[in-house]
Amino acid sequence: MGRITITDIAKKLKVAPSTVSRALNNHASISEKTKNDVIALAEKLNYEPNIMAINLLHRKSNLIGVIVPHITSHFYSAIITSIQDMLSNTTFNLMVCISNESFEEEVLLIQKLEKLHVDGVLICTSSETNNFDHLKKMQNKGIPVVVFDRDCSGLKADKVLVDCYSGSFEAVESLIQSGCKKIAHLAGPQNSSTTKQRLNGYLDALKKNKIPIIKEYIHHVSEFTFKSGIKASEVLLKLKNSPDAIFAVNDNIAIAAINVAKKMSIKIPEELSIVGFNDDPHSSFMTPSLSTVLQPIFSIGMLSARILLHHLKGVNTKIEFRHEVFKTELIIRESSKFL
Amino acid sequence: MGRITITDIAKKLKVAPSTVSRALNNHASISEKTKNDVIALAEKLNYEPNIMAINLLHRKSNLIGVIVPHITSHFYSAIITSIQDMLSNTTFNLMVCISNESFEEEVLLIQKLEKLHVDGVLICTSSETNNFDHLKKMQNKGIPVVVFDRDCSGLKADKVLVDCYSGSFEAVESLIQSGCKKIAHLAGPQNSSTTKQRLNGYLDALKKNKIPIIKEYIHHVSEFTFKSGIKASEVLLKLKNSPDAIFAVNDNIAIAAINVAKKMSIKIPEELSIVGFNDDPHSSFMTPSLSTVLQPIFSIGMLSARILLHHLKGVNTKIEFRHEVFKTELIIRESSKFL
DNA sequence: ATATTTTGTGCAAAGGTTTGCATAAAATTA
DNA sequence: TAATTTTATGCAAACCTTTGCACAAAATAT
Repeated sequence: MGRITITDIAKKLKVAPSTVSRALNNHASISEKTKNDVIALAEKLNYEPNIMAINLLHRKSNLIGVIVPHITSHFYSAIITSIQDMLSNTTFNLMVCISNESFEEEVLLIQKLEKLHVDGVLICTSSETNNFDHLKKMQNKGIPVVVFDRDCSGLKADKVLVDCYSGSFEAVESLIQSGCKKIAHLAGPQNSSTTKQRLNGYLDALKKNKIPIIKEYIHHVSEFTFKSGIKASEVLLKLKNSPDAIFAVNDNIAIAAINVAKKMSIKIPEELSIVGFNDDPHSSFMTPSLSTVLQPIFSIGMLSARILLHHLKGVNTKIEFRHEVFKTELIIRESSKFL
Repeated sequence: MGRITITDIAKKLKVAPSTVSRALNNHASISEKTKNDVIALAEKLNYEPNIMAINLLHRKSNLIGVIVPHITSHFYSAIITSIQDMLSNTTFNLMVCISNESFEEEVLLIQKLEKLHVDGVLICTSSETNNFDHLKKMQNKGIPVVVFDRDCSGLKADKVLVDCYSGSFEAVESLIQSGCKKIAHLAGPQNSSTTKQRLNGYLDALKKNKIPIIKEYIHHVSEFTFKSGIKASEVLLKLKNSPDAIFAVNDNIAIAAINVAKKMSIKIPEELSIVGFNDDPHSSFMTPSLSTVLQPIFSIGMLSARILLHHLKGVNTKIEFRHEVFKTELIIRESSKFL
């Protein structure tokens, strides 16, 4: 026997299904008595409305899709958590999708979400992505898209970003002020928008302080992983004229650098200062504890979700897109000198 | 104008909707010509079937729910990732839910998944959970439930677990063999099944080696967090007769212990050996690098998903439940002495 | 007592797809 | 040529719910 439906209740009570529906949704113009009877029986039979039927009727899925490059880093898992939090007292459900930093997979995921008839999408694009046709297509179907963390330059959409440029500018300038002269940068994979911003912040901080930019001091890792970080750090620290400071694109890479430096018996921060980006929870437990740039993760997730919800509430048909940028906060710990 | 439907195609081609449906699903007994016409037009109009309608008809959502205590630790985020991987070339979609280690929220999530008419559920219960009525209810509705990582003792269901008992037994015995005499245990929150198993492994290893069990050496943290770990470690290391080894319920707690020990200038591993559990990626980058017990995360996720899929393929109506237990692997690094 | 409003309920369509059964047309066999 | 089989298509029901419209009965006003 299948699940119990509104028609089952209607039959037992010898009323029309529509009456049952109205009673359960406590529509006006239903007699107290009927309403009570229906509710009582529904309760007793453990009735639960069939969402699929309702969704079909309303032509909406109540589903929100979120696409992230991965969830195994603290940053993205915390973002997802904050989005979930934000959505928890709404009728929307969240479909979490992982692109594995692959453009191809990202496009497939977008297609999947379209097939699922999601009502809206939150996305942080893969580091490979620099074509946004798949997102435009979604928008053209009337599905609102909110971009977060990584910018999609050229795409007109709501955006919730972080001012990485200032964050890294500030970080590098603090290194300069503490006396470092030969500051290297472990940059992220070439294409990503955050990589670019952080690199630019680094470059401009050097320029402003009239420190020459040395090509060998800028090294792109192939991936945002420890392994990549190790390889890149080794290259950097084995240079003849090796740097006295490293600004890393994120904490993982910075931690890799710490490990390589220690293996080479380079003293931190006396001989080498290191600053990361993200403030992963374990970073403060490293030896030395890692100086880093904090991003307001929860605010990013919450605001992204809130903006999307606003669209879905529907009243707001303006085609003005919001463009929010959060500030970062520099946290100096043991891995870099204090002023 | 809404999305284009099968009826739209039918009208334009002056055939019946059923014909279109059959053509698209390349049913036998449809003429080549009609089939081609339909497919061509569908392609041209960018037709996409309405999943909600199909789901309603088939009375299944193609949705699988997974409930985990949180996703901000590497362990659970990696589990989720592996489950996603496993599901990626099936028709099923994964609904990720976070219970925040709360029994109450877990029950609510189960109710939500029921309302969504999920086809099956994968769950790692919260550390508060010791009543499984909500899961039984699901099973009674015919929804298969696969339990992983944390056991639900008394519940008849498929289970994919890890032999934490042996894992911790082995870890503690290696501490004993390396010469430690006063071995403490930083245990997890009281109720959790893994906490119990790891505690039992610890106790039995001591018993087997005739080492007296000292009450003060066993300390339960209130949560699986760094902060909790710090507090507990301080208590332990400030004992008059302080331990010469700590076996921690997981890596986070172990890392907290390392930090407290270092702050107290206790030499690791000479004066204090520390072993964790999980092998989080950053654990090997700590100073000293953390000895730990590795769990086959990907295997756990993959197998759990595979078992559930097997149920959903449906042929298998046996009510025999599978009970799989993975072995762990001890990894000795710098935080504990080597034999 | 009649006319009008209010109240409570039912009918049927809509949402989009699939599928068993019926049937017309075409192809095959006798 | 008539009888039979095959092939291709359509009809209508089913999945479950909501909602505009109609309508009867009851309540109110004239």
